[in-house]
Amino acid sequence: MGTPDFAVPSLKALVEAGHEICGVFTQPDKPKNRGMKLQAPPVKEYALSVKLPVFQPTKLRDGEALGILKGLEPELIAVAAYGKILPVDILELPQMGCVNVHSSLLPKYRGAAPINWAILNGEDETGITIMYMAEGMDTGDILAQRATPIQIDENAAQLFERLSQMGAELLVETVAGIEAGTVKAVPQDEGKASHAPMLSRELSPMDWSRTARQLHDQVRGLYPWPAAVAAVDGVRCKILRTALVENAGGQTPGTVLQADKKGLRVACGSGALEILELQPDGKKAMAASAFLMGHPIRKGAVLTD
RNA sequence: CGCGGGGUGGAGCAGUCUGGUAGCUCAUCGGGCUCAUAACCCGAAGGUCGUCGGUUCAAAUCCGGCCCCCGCAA
Repeated sequence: MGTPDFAVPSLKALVEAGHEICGVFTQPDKPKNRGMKLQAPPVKEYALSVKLPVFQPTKLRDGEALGILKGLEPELIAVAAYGKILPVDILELPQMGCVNVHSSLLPKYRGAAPINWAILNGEDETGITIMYMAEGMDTGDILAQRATPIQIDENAAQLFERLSQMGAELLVETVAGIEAGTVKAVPQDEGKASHAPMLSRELSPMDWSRTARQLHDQVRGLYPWPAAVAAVDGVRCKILRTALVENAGGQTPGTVLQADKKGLRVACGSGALEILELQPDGKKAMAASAFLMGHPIRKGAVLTD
């Protein structure tokens, strides 16, 4: 069971490890993008491409999904970013239980957006947890964990990609361990639990009075969606890629320190940020130097909405 | 028919309202200056203005169809 890109490597790894997949559950196609066209979730596309049976129930609690699952007789259910809460009767169905791939080192960052929040909070390490599923949100007993460092210039999309691969590997290893009876379940330390709520555009606006590091984390943690947003030369722009640079300080936050072909640098509450790539409203993403060609900005100007 | 922005030399923009020789910054090429340079000076090349049709003496500009890109909303 899974829905977005993150879940595809896990499903693929299970298939390639030789497991018999009796069914794939994913969210129903939903209207997305311009024109409200119906769009199939990535997991569905992959599942269909390898001819696995796909189920897209709207509800899991009306008994219908349970009926389907009983008919499939799964030994184990593997879940990765499915996007729905599984009711107890489903959790208790498979003999070997329900295991979940979660992209954080639980009990930290339970919830919908663990990868983004790890970056937003400036963590230097995160990882993957494989655990049994319980009724609470990501509260089940831990079966396996693997950590990985977060690079200073790595954005959420890149980390997503790495963790989805790592999650797939660890899932297959853990499932093998369950079959062999070599893994043990360890309860989570509730005292250390934290939450990573869903992202929203309210997180986007950049406040130049924050530190350069905080803003840098905001830019890469929210990439590619909802993305950090700032007004540059009066134009609303997504700020897509930045770098931390030295700055003696003393300027009003938002002051443009440099705006030429060498770069676009902005003073922050502490330190400074070089804007490398941005995307004006209604335009494609472009290098900051390209933006400056058509939007001459004076050094010393202060960026404001 | 969800709302909106946009397609102009290689890049980013102006010009469109108020039709009349297509402009700016950068990149490119040639030359110069310099110990040297991504710096500076001089010069040059490069565009059927997304596409099809209409109005007009004349369309990037006004009118209509189509294609493509992007933001919002979900």
